[in-house]
Amino acid sequence: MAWHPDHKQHSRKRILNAAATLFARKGFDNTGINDIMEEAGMTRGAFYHHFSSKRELYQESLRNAAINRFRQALQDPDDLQSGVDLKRLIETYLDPSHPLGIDGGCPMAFLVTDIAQRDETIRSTYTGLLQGMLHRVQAATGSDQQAVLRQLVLMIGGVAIARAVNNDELRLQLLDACKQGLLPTQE
Amino acid sequence: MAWHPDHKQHSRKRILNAAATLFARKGFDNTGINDIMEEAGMTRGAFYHHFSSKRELYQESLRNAAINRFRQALQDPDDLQSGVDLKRLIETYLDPSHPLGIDGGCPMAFLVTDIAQRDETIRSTYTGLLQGMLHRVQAATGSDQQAVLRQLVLMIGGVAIARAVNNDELRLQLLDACKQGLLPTQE
DNA sequence: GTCTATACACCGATAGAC
DNA sequence: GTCTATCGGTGTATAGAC
Repeated sequence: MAWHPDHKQHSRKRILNAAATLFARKGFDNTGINDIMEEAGMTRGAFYHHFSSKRELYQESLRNAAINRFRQALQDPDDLQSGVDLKRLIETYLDPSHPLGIDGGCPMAFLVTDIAQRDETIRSTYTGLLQGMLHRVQAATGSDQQAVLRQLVLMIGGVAIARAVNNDELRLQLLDACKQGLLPTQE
Repeated sequence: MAWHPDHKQHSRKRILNAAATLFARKGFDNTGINDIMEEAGMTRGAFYHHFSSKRELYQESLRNAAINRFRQALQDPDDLQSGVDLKRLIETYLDPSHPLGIDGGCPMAFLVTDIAQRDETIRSTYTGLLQGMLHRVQAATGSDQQAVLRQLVLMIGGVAIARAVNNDELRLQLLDACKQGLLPTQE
């Protein structure tokens, strides 16, 4: 056991990925440590050698998943030195597959309400992530702050509402409506 | 006991109001039947003579609170025969006091994420309420569907995100940005 | 219709063997 | 570092007295 010194790092990463998926799907309260560890291929007892509490995992998972999501959506994975491609971000983020959350979904949208109910530490993390996105998009596009904030609300809010909605047609119309408000007056 | 035949109706209403407040503040999972009944001035045991399950209460409370919120925001309570006042709706809904949720807050915004995680019945209720708002605003303004959907996302999504955010300044900027996107090019 | 008491299940966190 | 076992607390729902 522990053949590799970075075995623990791999386990930690597996837990973080499992947590991101399950938290996005079921939220904080309906996701047990048990579920997460099973999804990661371990048992309950091992958890506390990686994180000191479920709360800490939630916070770490939020930061990790949000950054991964936006990085992945912002730039082509095959062209890592390309800059911020806003059009690509919008279309990836508002793609009809996103609200279905097959592979997890952006926690900024999937967990808005969940996070609003948690303690100040978690909300600070969420706030910091939102500010990071705001500044990054602002620097890339040169738009004023109000315009970028509105864009972020259309993306995050659009996906959050589309996910709550039960009707395929309305969900697609919602996503299209948000896209139309974001892309510069499409042809 | 049971001096008035509508005593039960009054109790039911008290439970519904308490539920709306507590669900909005803490979500479904963190609100116990106990909490709700205490807030309503009764004890646990009496609950199941009014509702068959916590799930059913949630659904009833969602419908009730959403309709009250929007009705209250749409028309001046002192002028009940006035029609749909969209400007009033937007300003009331995006008022800085709304995300603070002192008196409960609109469940369409406060519980988006929460509802996305529940069963189809609840999501259908949410979907129906959203469609009702869509049609009502559309009929009142004559705007096309896409525009109204975008407006609803800016309102509901804006409040949801503003509530998660931990920073007073950013929260006000978020609400202002949404208002600016909704009101016809303010002076 | 409202109360008290309780059955039954679940989960976060810890202890200790290997 | 991962396992099994367990403690302690909580919450939904039901039973039965008044």
